[in-house]
Amino acid sequence: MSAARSAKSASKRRFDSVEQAAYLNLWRTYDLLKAYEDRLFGEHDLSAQQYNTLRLLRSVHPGRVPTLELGNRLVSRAPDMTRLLDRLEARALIDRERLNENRRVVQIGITPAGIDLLDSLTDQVRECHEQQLGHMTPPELAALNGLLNRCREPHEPPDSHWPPTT
Amino acid sequence: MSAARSAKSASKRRFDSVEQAAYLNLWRTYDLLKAYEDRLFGEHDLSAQQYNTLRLLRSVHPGRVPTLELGNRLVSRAPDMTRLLDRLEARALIDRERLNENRRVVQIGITPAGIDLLDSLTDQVRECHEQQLGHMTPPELAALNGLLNRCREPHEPPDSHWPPTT
DNA sequence: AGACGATAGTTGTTCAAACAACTCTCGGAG
DNA sequence: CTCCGAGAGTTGTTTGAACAACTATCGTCT
Repeated sequence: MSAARSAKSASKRRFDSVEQAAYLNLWRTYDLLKAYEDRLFGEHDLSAQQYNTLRLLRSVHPGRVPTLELGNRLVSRAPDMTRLLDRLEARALIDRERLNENRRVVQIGITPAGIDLLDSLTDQVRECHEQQLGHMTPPELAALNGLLNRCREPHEPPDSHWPPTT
Repeated sequence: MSAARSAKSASKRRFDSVEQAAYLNLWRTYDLLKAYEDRLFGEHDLSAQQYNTLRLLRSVHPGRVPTLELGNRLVSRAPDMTRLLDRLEARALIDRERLNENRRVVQIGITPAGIDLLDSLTDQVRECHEQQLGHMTPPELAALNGLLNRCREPHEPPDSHWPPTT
């Protein structure tokens, strides 16, 4: 029936489907919020991915994580860990160590300079997230998190480390 | 008080604040869902931005939209409309027309070939969004849209065209 | 009429993302 | 012991994103 189809497929005729409306809404929301992060990290010549890499490394410090596993655990997919780490290593924020037991893997660790950088950013990062979403009430944020988790349910890879454990 | 601060600032200690948790959750969700879109559009040598540009142009066809206004109306920010349009024009999916009344503005229109391309993608795009979010119930999607709108409230620019009209 | 500032796009350049092809290493199979 | 396939990173190359500097045009102030 075309009535049922048009009723379902166009929330006010602007989108082809409610799923599309939600996805585009998600995209736009992410894009607007990302601008705050980008501006902050840009001032320190970091990308959001680099910052998250350092965060993850600090959380396991003084432990280390192999290159590719690092890529799998990041918030968003990172197909080129090598060069991302190259840039961080060039600034002495991380260091690499090839294992002798298995010379294929390269273990990554954060340096004291890396930790210092993260520490110096703590307040600004919190302020940034506050600007992004500080106007939302805790119940709203909880509801949002729940719905986003539902969105990801069928899509998280089996070996997903999300949400990050420590 | 450190008790109150720690209670608020660490949802299970994995994040610095609930706002951060929500933002990272948003980022990750967008990233996972985007993969479906990217794969689909990649098969047709389109980016999501290009697709949205064509969609917007079709919605005003046979009308036209000036270059920069097009950039403002897209789902996500587009700082380099000129070259994005260059690529679409090279494939004859759009055409440009410099106005005689005001020779500064360049009006963009979609070509029949562009419309044909969109038409040929309709089903696949709907399937794509279905894969992304088809497992969500309509009330869940409605709730998600409502919360995302709340997230964007303080951030939408005053001349925002979101959600897209027409 | 000429000059100035604002508008609308374009071009130059740098840098990161993406995908594929490649190297090096390890663990067996024969 | 050697060969082969899988695992873990690295490197090559192409392409798009981002920011800034630039050109062309218009309105208007004097």
